[in-house]
Amino acid sequence: MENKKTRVRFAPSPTGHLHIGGARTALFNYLFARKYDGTFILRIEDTDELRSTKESVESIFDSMRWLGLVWDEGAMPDMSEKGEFGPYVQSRREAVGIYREYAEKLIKEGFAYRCYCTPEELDESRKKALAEKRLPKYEGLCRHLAPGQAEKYEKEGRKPVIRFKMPDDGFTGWNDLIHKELKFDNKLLYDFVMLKAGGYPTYNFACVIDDHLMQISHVIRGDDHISNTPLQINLYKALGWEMPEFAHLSMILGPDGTRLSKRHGATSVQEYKKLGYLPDTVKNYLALLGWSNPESQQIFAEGELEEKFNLDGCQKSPATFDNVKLQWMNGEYIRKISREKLYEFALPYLQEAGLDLSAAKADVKDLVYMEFEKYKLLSDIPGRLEMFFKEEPAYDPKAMEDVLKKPETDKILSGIAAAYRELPDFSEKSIEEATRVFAKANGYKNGQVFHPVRVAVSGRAQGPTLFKMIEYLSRETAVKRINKTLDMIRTANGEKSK
RNA sequence: GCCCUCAUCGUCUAGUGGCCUAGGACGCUGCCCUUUCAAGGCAGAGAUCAGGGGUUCGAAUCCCCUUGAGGGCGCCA
Repeated sequence: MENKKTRVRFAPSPTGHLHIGGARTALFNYLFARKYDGTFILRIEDTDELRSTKESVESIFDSMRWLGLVWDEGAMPDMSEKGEFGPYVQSRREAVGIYREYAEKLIKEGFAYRCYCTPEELDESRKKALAEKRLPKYEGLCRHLAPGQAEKYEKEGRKPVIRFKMPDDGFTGWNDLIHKELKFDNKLLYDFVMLKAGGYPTYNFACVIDDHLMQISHVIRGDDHISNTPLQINLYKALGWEMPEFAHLSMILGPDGTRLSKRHGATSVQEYKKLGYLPDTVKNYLALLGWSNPESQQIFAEGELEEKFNLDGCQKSPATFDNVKLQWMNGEYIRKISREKLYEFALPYLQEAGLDLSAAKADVKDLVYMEFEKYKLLSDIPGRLEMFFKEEPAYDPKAMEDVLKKPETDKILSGIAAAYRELPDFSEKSIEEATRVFAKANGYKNGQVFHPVRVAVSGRAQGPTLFKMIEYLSRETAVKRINKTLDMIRTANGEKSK
């Protein structure tokens, strides 16, 4: 690309959990850095004093680490700083006067000015402009204050903001790495606030100062920042600084085509974790939202995304988030991990479900692994395994009714119970053999026997492979449950004949 | 209201003037495998490339208009 070192950043504002859109931006920055052997930086933009919280910072750290998006430089989870361009938290940068210094410099050079308009006044003029169908932008009232006016305002106690003096004519454009040529008429741009009355910088100001000072080479961010870019470019020009490259990623929409939000369900990385998605799934799926390679590859092995990612494969149009495909992908990843790993991932969900793991008669790892190819979500696991941890299974009324009403069930189940009781060795293999022998000897088709046994033992019509399930359940439990079902049949028949 | 952006199967997308009778993936349908459910294998339906004009021997690909969707117009980021 160029001989300058590749340095990119993810710069979230800590006003909540890491959103899916933010995670995607972080991921693309991370992949870009890895691909070009660059540096991935994490900067915290906490200049919204009202909404920024420490908890949000921690949550963002957690989510990023969960996704495996390790950063080389920036604010660290233990609140330390890593790298030579710190501090990496904007409130800390403000504290040492970085932003004020550049704001004063711009005033001195005539690129900025103090503005004493109150929020109420601004609000009013905005409303008026809208009503008169004019552009609702700041008109630059304080650009030329009458002599002595500023002092008067100061005496009244008004706290000024510092605004950037936007050029009145000409155009501001750039060559976006994703959108190509982009151009704005400067007449539409406005004198944005650089420093708030409280002294904190605004986003557009802090972003430029920090990106420059941190020697960011590529700014990769969401589409929603396209209209901020011309503002920032004019700032770069006034400061006489070289601009980074810009790449604007398309948005992520909910299933109804509107911007992904709370009403679409889960929107934060944390929620997806809780729902039972594997981090690799989320990472892989997010990569495919707005990026693809010419082979239309779907599943990427470890390290493969880092190798194959590029900005050329990025989509200009917004992408709709598809939970169905996400679930499919999670199943793919679950099928790929080892028995040990799967158990590790499943454990919190089993505990969350309140299952007494010591109550099982088999190794819990075996139980979890038995149906591994069916799981779509880790949170599916407790429900499927419940029968192994409880005295009685949850009986599915429909399955029970189907089995109970078959005339032969009584005979079949008592025969099977007797056979199981007498088995010298209670293993999957011997159980299967005994069951098949019983069916054959009594002239039943396999399914005629297997199905009622399954329901009697598990309470359900569907489940794990039958004989392994019975082995894991143990002889006592299996026989006990079959007997219990026989009781239910007799009760039902007794009531019927009355 | 003004500005900006975007537009290929339901969804994610391939495609950069002839290889496109538009390819892949998810989902859907059917068949096979099978003790159930899955998984797997095979087959299939599904897009007049938003609509309308051009340019060209030839357009999903280039140009214009229309429409629709999204973003922005904050002392939020």
